[in-house]
Amino acid sequence: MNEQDFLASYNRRDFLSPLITVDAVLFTYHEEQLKVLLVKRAEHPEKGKWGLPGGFVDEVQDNCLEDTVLRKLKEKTGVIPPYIEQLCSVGNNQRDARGWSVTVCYTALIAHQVCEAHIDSVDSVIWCPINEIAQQSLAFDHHELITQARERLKQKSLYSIVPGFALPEVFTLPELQHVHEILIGKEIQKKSFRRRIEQADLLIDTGEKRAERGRPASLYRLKKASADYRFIRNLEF
Amino acid sequence: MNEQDFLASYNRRDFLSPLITVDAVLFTYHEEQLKVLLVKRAEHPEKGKWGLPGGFVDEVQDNCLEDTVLRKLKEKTGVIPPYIEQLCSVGNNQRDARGWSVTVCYTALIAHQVCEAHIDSVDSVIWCPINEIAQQSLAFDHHELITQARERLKQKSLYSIVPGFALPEVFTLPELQHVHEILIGKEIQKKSFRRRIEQADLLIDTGEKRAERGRPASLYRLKKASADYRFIRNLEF
DNA sequence: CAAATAGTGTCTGTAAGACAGTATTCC
DNA sequence: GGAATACTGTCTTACAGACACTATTTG
Repeated sequence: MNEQDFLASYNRRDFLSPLITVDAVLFTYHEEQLKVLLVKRAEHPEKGKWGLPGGFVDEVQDNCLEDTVLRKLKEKTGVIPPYIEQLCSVGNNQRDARGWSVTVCYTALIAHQVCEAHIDSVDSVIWCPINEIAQQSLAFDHHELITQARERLKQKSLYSIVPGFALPEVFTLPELQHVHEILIGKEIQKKSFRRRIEQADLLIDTGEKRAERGRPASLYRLKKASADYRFIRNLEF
Repeated sequence: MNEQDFLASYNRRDFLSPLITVDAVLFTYHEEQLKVLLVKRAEHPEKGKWGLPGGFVDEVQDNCLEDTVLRKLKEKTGVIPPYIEQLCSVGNNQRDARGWSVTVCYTALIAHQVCEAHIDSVDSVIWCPINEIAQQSLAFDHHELITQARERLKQKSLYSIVPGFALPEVFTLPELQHVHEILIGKEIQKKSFRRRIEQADLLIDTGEKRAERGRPASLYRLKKASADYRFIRNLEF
């Protein structure tokens, strides 16, 4: 049999394949906290529980896995996040009552402001502070996925400024530093932090300043390249 | 409908799900080169081409995705590699002629010696030098997977000694350095390399030495913890 | 002895840690 | 002026790069 005949006679429905879904751990920074997007499950299984946004590949709409996860996130937040990265895939026979199932999980970051209006108008979507996640009962193995995503983001905060994508488009250096501090779980010397960022030339100074209390802080914007920049020397933790 | 009824009436065969496979990029170091394990495809599609070892989840035998990939690697090499790590998942409608397909790809490392006998007795399995991969025609998107795996391993060589798992159980420091140099694509100062490894306390000195030409080199073994150790400061590249 | 390879001593350069100091706002 | 916050100066420390030097083997 040649390949053409093989393909003509091949029918995917003849084979039992694991379920495959896509999930996202979407982080934002708001009210001085890291928060994760949770969605109330409208359908079985785990109906009524909170869980990560995600779902099945739509073979017509989606050209690749990232299309699927971005489509799902857009449905929930109204917008496409500016940073997304594949985290890992988890597949086994226990995680879903329907049987052997695989999820491809992504980590994404977004500014709270840009999806605020949309999320407030949808009562099945919330931003859950990362510190309160542990008390939540979540669907499937979504606790573990969030833990892994957070751990990866912590690592990134040691050698990149990727966490900046969780901030509003325009932000101050102390805000950026604070996101990193939350992730690392300890304070960073502000001098060290500023030096790194200045030398790497990762931010655009808007020229504006913003004051809440005390001296006003300069406002910055992330350069495009900042998603990919890696410091050769890590912060300690 | 409650969850129990839902599950009782649920049948995975009612839904069309993407094909899902698992692949591995298995590296070793031999004859002063990095090599990748390739397998000649015995079945359609892409029958007769070389490709990465991998295949479908066996829902009975495999408890998780890693079980699947380790089972496949064991079939091809006769042994379980001492280092394995999930690389990424790739899913789209173009990579496999059978339709929308997802692969979960792993990077693994093994000592050449431990699978030598087994592989030499199987004519459909070869170690292909990494420099000759580009000239090979490979199945599916396996070229890209190998490129990504190599890139990841290069990054690891800057801040870990994970590449050491591609060496024999007992090896010399110049050998370990050479693997890193191949991956990074440039020479490393031997003083720097030795200092890092000594300070991190990652190796066990066997007390033995081995000479080929010149002064004999001390022989070392990797400590268990060396798979997870990360230097806080990277080598330059 | 020379050639070859393993391994060390030591200087320089760079960037992070520590922390005290100054600057700019509001009241 | 004082409180609060932003930002800087500068010393110390850790560690990678560079490279010349010594050590141990074979022939």
